[in-house]
Amino acid sequence: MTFEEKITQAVIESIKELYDSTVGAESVTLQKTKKEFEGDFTLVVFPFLKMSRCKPEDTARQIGEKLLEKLPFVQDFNVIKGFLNISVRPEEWIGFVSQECGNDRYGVKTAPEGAAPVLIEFSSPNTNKPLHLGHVRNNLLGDSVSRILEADGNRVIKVNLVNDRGIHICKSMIAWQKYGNGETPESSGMKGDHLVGKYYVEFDKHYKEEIRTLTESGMSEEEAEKKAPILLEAQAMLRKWEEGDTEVRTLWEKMNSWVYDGFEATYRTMGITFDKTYYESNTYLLGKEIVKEGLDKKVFYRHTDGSVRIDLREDGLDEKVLLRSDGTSVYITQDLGTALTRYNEFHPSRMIYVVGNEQNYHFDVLKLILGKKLDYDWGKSIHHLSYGMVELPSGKMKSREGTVVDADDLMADMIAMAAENTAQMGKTDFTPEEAAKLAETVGLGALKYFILKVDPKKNMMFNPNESIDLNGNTAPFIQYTHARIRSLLQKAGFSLENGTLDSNTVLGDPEKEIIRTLYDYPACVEQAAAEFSPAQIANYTYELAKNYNRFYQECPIMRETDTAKRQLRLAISAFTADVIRRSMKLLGINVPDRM
RNA sequence: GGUUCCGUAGCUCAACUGGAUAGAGCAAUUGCCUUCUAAGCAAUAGGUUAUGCGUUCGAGUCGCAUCGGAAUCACCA
Repeated sequence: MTFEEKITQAVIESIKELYDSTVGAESVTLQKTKKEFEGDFTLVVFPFLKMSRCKPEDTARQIGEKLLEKLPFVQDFNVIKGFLNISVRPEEWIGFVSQECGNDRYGVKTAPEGAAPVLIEFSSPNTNKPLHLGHVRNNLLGDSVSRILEADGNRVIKVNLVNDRGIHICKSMIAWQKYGNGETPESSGMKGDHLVGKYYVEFDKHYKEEIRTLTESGMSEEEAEKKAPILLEAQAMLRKWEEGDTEVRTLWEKMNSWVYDGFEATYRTMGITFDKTYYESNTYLLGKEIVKEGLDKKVFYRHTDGSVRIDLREDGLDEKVLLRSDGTSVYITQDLGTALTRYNEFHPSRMIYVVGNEQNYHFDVLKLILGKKLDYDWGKSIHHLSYGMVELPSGKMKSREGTVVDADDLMADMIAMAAENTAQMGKTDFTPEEAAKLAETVGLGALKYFILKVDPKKNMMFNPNESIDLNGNTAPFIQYTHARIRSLLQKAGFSLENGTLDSNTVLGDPEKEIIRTLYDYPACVEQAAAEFSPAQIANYTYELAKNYNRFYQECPIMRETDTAKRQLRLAISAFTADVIRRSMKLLGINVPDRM
């Protein structure tokens, strides 16, 4: 039981005894005491004034007296206005460090046996071009949230849904067929996804050219856009694909396999894996049973033109087509179908979709249909983890204007910058292999942290230059703190086995502050899991590293002659390094022992 | 135009979900490397939380309105 839980319980009892009133744990607001005040936990007593019928100060004092009586670990309290500041005995804090330092399950819950898993879908790339900055945010969020949920005691199944069919891939295919001269990843030395992406751009170039030619010969622009020969060829190819034409399918498989090799390399660099990959070519026909069921239940209806629709106007949305008049599926149809398929396959307790906020409307419709209109219990468990766009100082990313930041290029740049920085600092005692490894850890860490520290739902500004600057609220700062602690511990010969500490050691402010931060870690993980928010972990870790640096500066460990004090500080250091490593892991970021 | 999201220091972001005097970093100025890694620490300066009402003991946070920005409103995915 944590201090908070014990205090909350004691407060409820005290109020019962003092005022003969019953309050729920919800109305007991307990928070961390602000730095400028004395104490560890602060109880806000305003909600209890109606019961006590006296002034805030008096109410606080009365409750404080009771707590002092009931809770042996409470040393003292003070009252400022309606705030009751409670101090915990120093030996309790030292006991906490003694007990948890070196506990490799600290802040980690274990999934209950047989519990339903959480399903999370993320990444979901198209196979016509390489991953870009927007995907990076998606991938990092999905990966990090998975790790956080796992730490919070969930079994997590990570799935990827690859959009491998449709007109976009046919565009790349037709361009490659016409202008590719048989170029392959091997012959060109290009990564497969980049090669296919190149032909997607190539398609656009020829398409634009053809439109110009047509308009110059007198055709309207609108018509030219529809009649450009290369587009007609791509559309014809899509029809052939749907008919199962062997030649088209073979080409499709070949080019897709290039792309998958490329994606695989990118995912590997990012440190991302999936438990299962779905392909839209297998799922795009799903969903028709649901449409049928909806029709039977009279939730959907057949429009006069033959299409199946649902009217969502009374829920503030629009009329939505679910099946085309020719009987084929639209996007929402297959998403309904895949959701059902996945539910039947895994029976998850929750289904999370990491998808950009441009699809908010789509997911509102999906949740409404499955969770309310068709009234599936599992439909209510769908959560759209929506995230904002990544903007650049130069403006928006537009593939046509060549302002897209490619994921592979970006990662390579970050690693190169990290290497250069290390070299500039004159750190020469690394072998070339160690230096390369370090550059990767620091460069990728900087990128991941820069993106994850921002609240997912907000649009964010990605400034390449700033992200490469390794100062401030960044991964390298945290990694550096960790590395310094590790080397300190090594010099001091500290090992976790002798973590049993003298509880009578005097506890100074810097020590207490850092212990207090360490103590907050499990609650932070819990909250981050509840809100799917890696940003909370990131900002917590930064806070921890910053507190440690101050502590490090103010409490010279190696020169400390009092052995008990020195031992405590070493234990705090070891504990801090451990929590840093663990919480950075939740962000998918490694921390080096040396840098 | 309808719907949803956002608006906090010059810039990039926080603020434990309604709590105390709104905090960090960058950029600027100033100190600190014969003492554990200076990728660091300390200090100064920078704010009417877009604006205006309202709700209550208490509002950056909740409600309404206005102004700005973004996304979306396909028988595309």
